Amino acid sequence: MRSGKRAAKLTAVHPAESRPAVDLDDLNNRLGYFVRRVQVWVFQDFIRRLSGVDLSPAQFSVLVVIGANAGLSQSALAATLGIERARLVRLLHGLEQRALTQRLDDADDGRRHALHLTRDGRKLLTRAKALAAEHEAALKEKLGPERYRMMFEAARGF
Amino acid sequence: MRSGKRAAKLTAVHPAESRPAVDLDDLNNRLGYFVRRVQVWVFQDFIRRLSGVDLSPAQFSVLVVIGANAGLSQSALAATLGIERARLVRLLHGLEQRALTQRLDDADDGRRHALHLTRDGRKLLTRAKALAAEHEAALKEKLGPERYRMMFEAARGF
DNA sequence: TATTGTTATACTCTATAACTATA
DNA sequence: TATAGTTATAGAGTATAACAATA
Repeated sequence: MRSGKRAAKLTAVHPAESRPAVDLDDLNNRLGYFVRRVQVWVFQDFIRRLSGVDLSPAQFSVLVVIGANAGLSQSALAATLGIERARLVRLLHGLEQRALTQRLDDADDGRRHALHLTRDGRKLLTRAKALAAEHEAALKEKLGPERYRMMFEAARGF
Repeated sequence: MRSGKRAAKLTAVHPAESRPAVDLDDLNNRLGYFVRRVQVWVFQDFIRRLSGVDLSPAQFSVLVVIGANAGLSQSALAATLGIERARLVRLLHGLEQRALTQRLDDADDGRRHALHLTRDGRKLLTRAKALAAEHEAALKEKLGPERYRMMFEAARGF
């Protein structure tokens, strides 16, 4: 029912009985507080659902971006995802030890590494993307379709 | 201009010139990815703005909730904020060393500590709340009022 | 038996600074 | 001199498990 009318006021996501009767005071007026709560739920659900492929949200995002941008540099990857270059080094080291990614020498610039997925990396990423889609569906169900759509429209592209 | 018409499609939050030309692929369809990016921005801005009172987002939320619920237990506080009880111990230890909070014996239950703010704690919290309000205004400006309102309506109560 | 607060451990994330090699 | 990758460090956050005191 794609309504043209204003949707009914949204209520709390968590059932009342699981919420302690404690006054949040100013936190009720802090968007960041609720964004943080959503993000914590997202990470917990994501990590649980991707435990079979043993990928953290950060590792998943790294594989996705390398998969769609073969040959990009670590600096470009770090800047894209907002990860510190220093942290990316260890993260890639872990993925490389599992033979999911490769660091090849860049032909044009001797300082750079050209990042690629291995055959195993591509296969694992395919499985991981399917699990990530299940997580996305769970998030949509948790929020409800109206709230999910609204939050996505507001957050997309940030 | 409170429009009854559907708002124009929202565009990316960050200026184009600061965004690397890298394909995010599936991440464009993961709400959690963008929620995470918003949350990282929120934490960075919050920490910077509250550096004068030296309070992290977690410490601020603890002070706010104790301030509005004097005498509550550590378990209730931890459950309310979604913080591990074990972590709350160290967090409160730090606040207590700065003479911002107190752990008093609970009259009814010998296991519990009744949490209170000290006089200094209340004074610091007043300053911190003013800074947090400035942070909130900055977030609203960063998102734009329409996007801010939409995200808040979707996330509130989570 | 269950709950509250506590200690301890391990791992991840974040933020820095400094180093090297290349440009 | 600036950039790319690396190493190292310190402080937070997260997730557990186990324990003593109390209910």
